Amino acid sequence: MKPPKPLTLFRNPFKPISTLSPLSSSSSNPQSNHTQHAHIPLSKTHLYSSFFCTLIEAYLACRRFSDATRAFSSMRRLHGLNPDTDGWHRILYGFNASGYVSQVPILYSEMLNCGRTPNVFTHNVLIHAFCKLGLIGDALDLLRRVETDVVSYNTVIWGLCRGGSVESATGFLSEMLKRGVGFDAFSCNTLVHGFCRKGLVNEAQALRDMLVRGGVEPDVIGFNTLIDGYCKIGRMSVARDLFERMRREGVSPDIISYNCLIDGYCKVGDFSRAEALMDDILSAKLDTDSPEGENGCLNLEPNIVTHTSFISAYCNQKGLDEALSLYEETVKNGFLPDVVTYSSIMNGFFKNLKLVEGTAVFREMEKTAGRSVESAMFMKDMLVRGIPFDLITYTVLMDGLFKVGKADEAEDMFETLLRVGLSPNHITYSALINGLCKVGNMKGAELALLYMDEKGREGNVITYSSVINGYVKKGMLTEAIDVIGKMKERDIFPNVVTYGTIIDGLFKVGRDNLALDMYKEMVERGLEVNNYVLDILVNGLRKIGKMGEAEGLFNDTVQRGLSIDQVNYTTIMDGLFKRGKTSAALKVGHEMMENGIQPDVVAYNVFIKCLCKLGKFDEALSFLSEMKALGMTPDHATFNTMIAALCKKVKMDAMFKICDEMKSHGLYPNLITYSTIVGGLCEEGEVDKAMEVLNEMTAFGLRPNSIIHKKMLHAQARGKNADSILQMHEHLIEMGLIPDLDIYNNLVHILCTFGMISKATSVLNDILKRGMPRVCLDITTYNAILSGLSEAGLMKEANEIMNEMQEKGLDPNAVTYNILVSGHGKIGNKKDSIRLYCEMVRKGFIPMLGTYNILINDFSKVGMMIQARELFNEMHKRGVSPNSSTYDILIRGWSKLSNRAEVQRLLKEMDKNGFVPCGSTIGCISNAFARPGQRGHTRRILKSFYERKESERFLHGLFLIDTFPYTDYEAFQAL
DNA sequence: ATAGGGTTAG
Repeated sequence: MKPPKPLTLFRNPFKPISTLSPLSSSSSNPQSNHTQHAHIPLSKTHLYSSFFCTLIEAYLACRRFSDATRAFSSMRRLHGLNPDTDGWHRILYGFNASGYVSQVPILYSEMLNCGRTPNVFTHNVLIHAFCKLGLIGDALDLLRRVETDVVSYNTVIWGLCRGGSVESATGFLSEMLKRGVGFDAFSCNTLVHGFCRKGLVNEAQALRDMLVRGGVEPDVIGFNTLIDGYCKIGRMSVARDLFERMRREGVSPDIISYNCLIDGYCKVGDFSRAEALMDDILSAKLDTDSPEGENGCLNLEPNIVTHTSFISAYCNQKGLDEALSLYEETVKNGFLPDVVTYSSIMNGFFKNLKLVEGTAVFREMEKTAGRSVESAMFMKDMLVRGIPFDLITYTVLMDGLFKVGKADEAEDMFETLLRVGLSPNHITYSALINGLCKVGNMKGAELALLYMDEKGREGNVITYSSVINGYVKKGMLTEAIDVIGKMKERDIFPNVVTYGTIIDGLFKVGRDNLALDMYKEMVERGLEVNNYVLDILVNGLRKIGKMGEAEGLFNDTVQRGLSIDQVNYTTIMDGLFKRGKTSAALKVGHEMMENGIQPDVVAYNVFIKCLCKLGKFDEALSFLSEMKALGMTPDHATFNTMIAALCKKVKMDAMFKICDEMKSHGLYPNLITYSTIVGGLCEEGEVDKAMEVLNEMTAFGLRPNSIIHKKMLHAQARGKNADSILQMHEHLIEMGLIPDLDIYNNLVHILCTFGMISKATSVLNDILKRGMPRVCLDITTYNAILSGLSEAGLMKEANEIMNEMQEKGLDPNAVTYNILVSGHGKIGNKKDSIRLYCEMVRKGFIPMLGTYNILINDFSKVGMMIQARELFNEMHKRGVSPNSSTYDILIRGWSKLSNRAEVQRLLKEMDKNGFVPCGSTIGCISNAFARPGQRGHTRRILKSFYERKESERFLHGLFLIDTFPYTDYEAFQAL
């Protein structure tokens, strides 16, 4: 594990960063103390100041701010010129419009100091500047104090809407009427836009309808704003209706109307409708070009905005290559890509982890934009709705660098962005915070949050969800939950992503009940399960043994109309494979392909895992080749799966061969690979060989983990004494193992398993004496001890520990009960196992499948089949699905009682669920039912019959061929 | 006063 990276962010967070020398404050300007100015004849002062004003306007227009401020200083301090009111207005307006808004209030006071009288226009510019600076209070103050017109009010409405306060903005309409200024289409459209931006499109429409009834003229801008509003919330049919209505009402759609619709269709992936609209524009253009065709649609030509919508959507939905070829075509047709086009492409590269190409696009942009002189005009084009091109571009770049794993460079990029004078908005901060969280730098993330706060930027649900994710990934759930509290304080409501993140985290640390509470809360708040949350819940429920509930949820969600995606399919397949329901899993695979979803690397890994599990290594290998042929890159999971399977089958030579193949793919064994191999060798008792592998592993800089610790100690324990176990434990710590609660639980568990109870107790006391940080006896520790005792069959000692635990006030949890029920079950102590089973069920815990299997087996093996059947029904009732072993156990039990009918019924049910009886079950069946002297023969028939069925399922599922008809039980009947 | 690019979970 890498040590936490030093904080490079905010090495000096509060240093003023600016390349500009701000206006005003004359004392800092050496020129200002001169009483004698450069000589300008009095008759020419008007001409000169007018010239300066024009120069300043020009500089501002092309964002050469330092030149503009220098020219202003020169005019005022060097030449002592005082422009007339018109001149001051031009400067004020220029600064305000160019984006260098912070200077407007300063200029305004200087204007007053110079004896010029402000009028409505002056104040409107100032109000506008206040609004842009987020100083709504100052804007409203001014509005109260000075002469106003409709523009002043419209500006304030705009400012309020921009800050999200649409309700108070709407309130100004009545004040406008009262004051006799009246409102106009500007007021209306601004408010409509304000509502739309918050997603309140219905409210926007209602307001507009009302104002139109009150006499406001419906115009193209109002229609466009509403159309765009509907597009943005994905309600394309309503947007389209409005578009048609607009034509009917005699308002001609313009290119913006078309662009809104096109972008909307692109975003929902309806490219054919988007393209049809593009064709409409082109044919309308042809009509206008031809002398006779005049359809009223002037200036209807696609522009770079139209094309960028397509390019961007292609990037996100069709893939980078498609986007790039569209981009090339656009350029070839003479459209000049602008900053948005470039940023989209750059983003596409980074999202596809193409660092070199992404950076190259950025350099190209820099080059084009920085080519000064005449490129000044180009820079102006790069201004998009008043946002300097750099902010989003830099955000894309920074985010991209984080995504490709260049966290240091990403942080540098953030500093650069500050250095060039950009002020980050909440999205930039969110991207930064997310990046820091992803590299685990939570301190940096918290600092960035504070910094953002100080700069007056408010985080949104995405910002905080990123932080939550950061904590969740570190297992710091308490901190994650605290963030939710912080969000609620700020009226930022967790959304489905926030809930998904936290639910996932809670399941992963085993706090299942809290996870389910969160899920409940989410549903109560009216949030709907999506593909992500479905997957999180299915995985979580599966993990805690509530497979029945998982399946129920899955089916409910499908019923509700959610279309299952690739990940959902893969998870379900994996779940079914793990439960041995091979054919059901393959059916899902079939369904997935029928729905046009191609299996990806993960799905292939699931197939390969299943093949391995069934011992079909050759087929697994052919899947590996197939993956490569399809251009997919096998990953660590692919190889680790095969390695694990070969380890289990004790085919260590083949396993090492796979390791070599993995290396030939440029993939090096990771911690999972090593744990698997070490585990495999340990199972074989090859402790020395395992240690050799561990030495290789540490040479690669990997530390042993708790899995390795467990396996090594277990292997070492066989036939040895407690001291040698402790020696191995110490040795692993020397190799870099970090001793935590898990590790001590392992140690205690193993000592108990091998009956070294007193040694275990002394280790425990030792830990307590040494005061291991964060190590305290919890239910997990007790479960570890109980599990060890249980495995060793020492149930008397287990009962004593259980009593001690309860005296200390620790309540047994689901894990404890599963351990104890199984423990008593395994030694045939039916009285206690059933007593504890009843107790756990009464407390609402659901026994795991394994626990049921042990219980059923305990009754079944002594012929108590009525009780076994009762337990089997109980598990059904509680939503626990049987696996292959459950059926094997029952069939063997009934076979011993020669109950042909039960055996037939169970075989049929087993088959329906996609299971096949194992070898020993087949043995039991033939022993019970075959004619004397025919047992071996019958066993062979049965065996080949079930093997054939298994392979047919494969063929049926994987290669989609029809299974040839056979009578299910012909072999059985033939007995 | 209206259109295209950037931030979150399996």
